[in-house]
Amino acid sequence: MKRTEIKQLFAPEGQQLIGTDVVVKGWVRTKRGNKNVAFIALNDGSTINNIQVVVDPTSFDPEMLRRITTGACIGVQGQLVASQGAGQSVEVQARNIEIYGEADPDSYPLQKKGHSMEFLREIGHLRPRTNTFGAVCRIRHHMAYAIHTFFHERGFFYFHTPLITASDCEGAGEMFQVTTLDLKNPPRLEDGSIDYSQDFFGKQTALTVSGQLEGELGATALGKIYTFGPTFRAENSNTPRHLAEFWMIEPEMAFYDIDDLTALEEEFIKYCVTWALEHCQDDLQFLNNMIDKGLIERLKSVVSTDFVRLPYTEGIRILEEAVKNGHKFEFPVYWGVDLASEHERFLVEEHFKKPVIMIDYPKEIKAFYMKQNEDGKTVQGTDVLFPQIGEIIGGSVREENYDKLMNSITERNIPMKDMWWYLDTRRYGTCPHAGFGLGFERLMLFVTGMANIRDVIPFPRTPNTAEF
RNA sequence: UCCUCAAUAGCUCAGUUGGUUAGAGCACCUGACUGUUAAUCAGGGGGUCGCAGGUUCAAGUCCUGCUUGGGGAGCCA
Repeated sequence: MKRTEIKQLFAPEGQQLIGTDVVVKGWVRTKRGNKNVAFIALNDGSTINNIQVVVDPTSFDPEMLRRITTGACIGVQGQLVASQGAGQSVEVQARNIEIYGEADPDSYPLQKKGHSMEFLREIGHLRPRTNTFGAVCRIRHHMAYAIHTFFHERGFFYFHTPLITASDCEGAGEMFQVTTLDLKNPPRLEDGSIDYSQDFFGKQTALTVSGQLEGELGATALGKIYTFGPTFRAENSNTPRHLAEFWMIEPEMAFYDIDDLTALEEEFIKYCVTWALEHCQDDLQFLNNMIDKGLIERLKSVVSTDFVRLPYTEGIRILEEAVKNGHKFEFPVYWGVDLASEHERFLVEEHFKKPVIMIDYPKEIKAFYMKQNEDGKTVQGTDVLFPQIGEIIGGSVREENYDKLMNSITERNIPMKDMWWYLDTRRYGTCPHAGFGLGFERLMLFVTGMANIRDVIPFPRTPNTAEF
């Protein structure tokens, strides 16, 4: 008989199945009962909801029933009926049960009671089977799908940028080297340095820290592109907001100015959050109940509120005003500083109490490729700042003028070896353009209400951790 | 990397100013219960108190180092 996914049983169409025989297959969450009746909560991952299997113990082999414990995988055939109990609409009256795999209760680490996030990280191979991570993983899928849909609907092309790169000036962080050389005995030049001409690519290479530079190549040909792929940072960052391997979305648009850019950033986030509210109700409700009581309300409020556009200079003025009124910051505030997270948090969480898009930063604290303003002091960079998680998007209008870009590069002593192709975009048919980068897991933090970025990706990679 | 807190049963935790045999809930095993909802009730088994030193008549408790983890900071997405 054909298997029915549990999600279908709870869907409106599932009502038509009442009275018929169905086959459900999944993993046992709990079993309870007595001599006369037993209940098995079965989950197959299609939904957070369990189907209740009702078992008459007198019509099954007791030894077989004993082998059905939390974590076991079973298949059940039986009639779907309206439930007599209060907790669920329908349930399956078991006629046949097949055990696919037992889970020895003495060693199976998952229990029906709650576990700490730290413990679950140690059993990353099993934690997708928990309610919380099932919900997170399903939402993660829906967010990825929403992102592709958002860009596709707006005429963006999904552009694949390389994961292995030879440019050493991407400037966004430490890189993981990629090599096939024998690390114990690498070929060397006469001066003792390593001879990378003998490496696989004939030069030194590393995993990408950003697809942006190649993304600009796409935008200056296809008009509007986006990337969505893994990104690697070898920073020794140990925080609940950083991963060594994460997924980044980087749209890049020809002919977008700063207003077009910030409008897209805001529309994009609202689209994703709205998508989650519409497509992940059960999972969000679970997370709202178990993880973060204010989650759904916060998601709804972000969708309905206008994000603040805040010039850096104005932000500094507000912070200085706060200091004057007695607010204590650990780090000093003055025009030209790179804002600390305590400053960003004050603006977002205390002053405006809503998402803030900060723009027009001092050029010294931003990347070389950002478009320089007429004032000679600021650049058209944008950071979208969110409550609790901080910077969720970093973007900018790009400097399209060759001479200005070169000046910025020489001012910063950026090695332009292997970068001739990037500069060529400014030499041949240069155009105004803009783009941003969004950390997928940061978006996931916001949408799920989870507190640690290691818990919104199935298998997190952080310093000292590459298990599973 | 820096600062800070923590580590006790399979899991989540309690453990007093250092003092006798280290406790609870859940899980597991045995039993009870005619429909449960993280079922409930009764009983049982289960510990190198993270590791290595030290102080003391006596250390889960105090000190030092190490390991692992959490939180904060920096770097950023």
